[in-house]
Amino acid sequence: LITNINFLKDKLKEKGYKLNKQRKQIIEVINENKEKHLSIDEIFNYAKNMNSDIGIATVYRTLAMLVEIEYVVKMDFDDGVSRYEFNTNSDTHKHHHLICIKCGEIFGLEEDLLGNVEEYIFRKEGFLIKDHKVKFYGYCKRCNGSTKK
Amino acid sequence: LITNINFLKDKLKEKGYKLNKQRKQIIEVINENKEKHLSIDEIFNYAKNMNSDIGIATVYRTLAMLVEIEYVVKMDFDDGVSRYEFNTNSDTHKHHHLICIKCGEIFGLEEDLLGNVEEYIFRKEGFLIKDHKVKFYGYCKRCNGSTKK
DNA sequence: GTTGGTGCAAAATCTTTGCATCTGG
DNA sequence: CCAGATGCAAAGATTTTGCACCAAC
Repeated sequence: LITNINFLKDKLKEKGYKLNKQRKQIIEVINENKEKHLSIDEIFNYAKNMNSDIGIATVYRTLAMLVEIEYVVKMDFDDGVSRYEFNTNSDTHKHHHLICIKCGEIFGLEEDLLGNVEEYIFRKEGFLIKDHKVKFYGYCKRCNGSTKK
Repeated sequence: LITNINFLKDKLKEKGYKLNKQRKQIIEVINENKEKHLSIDEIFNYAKNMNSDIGIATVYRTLAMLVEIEYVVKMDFDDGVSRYEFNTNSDTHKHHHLICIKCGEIFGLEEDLLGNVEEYIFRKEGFLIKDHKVKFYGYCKRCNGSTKK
């Protein structure tokens, strides 16, 4: 958390951005919900409950900024709104999501499994991969019934 | 193409859907732009140029239907609109996209590279994968300069 | 004929923007 | 101070919906 704040302050200074009450609150909401994928509206409501002095336009603008400095990642789960997720680590990029097509739950996967695939693509296609966004659709442990095998 | 039309007619009959002029035109647009990722508005304009007798609401409704019968796949490329792509083959699912972060071009990749990864995820997490959507971000052959290595 | 589909326009969402005011550095 | 940020409300953009009429099957 201390690391987060310092990282943020450096990044903001670098870009000439300021850190005020609203931005601190939005960042706090994101930090306290690292495992979730909050929408703008959800972030707005969380922040509003902490302090009514914030407008939704500020949330849109702040999230665009946090995407730019790579503090968060913008995601799309086909539910009509953009969702945002704390960027766990941009070097060992691992935006993998397992989406259950029965219960709808979204599970994060904290491993980078695609190193080999990305090397293969570079060798075969000459395309140099820097990041990826991966969504796997299927049945979660609870919904596919088979805890065995 | 013949195969397509028969597949479609079967699927539609199965669901009780009808095949009319507007739907035929939309399907034609999709078939003739298999390598592209058209937005609703683009599909609407292509179809309108073939026959002015179509409304954009019909395009929205028809694409929702084509997603349902898995004739097309809905994609999101962070440009504010949903885009649709012909579903090359749902068994050997291969919705891989290489997105160049310099020139913006989107390349399709027609291989399924994730079989091993998906097996691994099932063994480790018990999550049974049926499909995936994968976007790789990086520099394309032209933009990374290195045709060698 | 029935059932589902269409175009249109209105409505609902989601997101962006203009502007007067405020505030962090 | 002054550049950047805010809240608000208006505007934009995308998508959905109600309804009277039309057309596949």
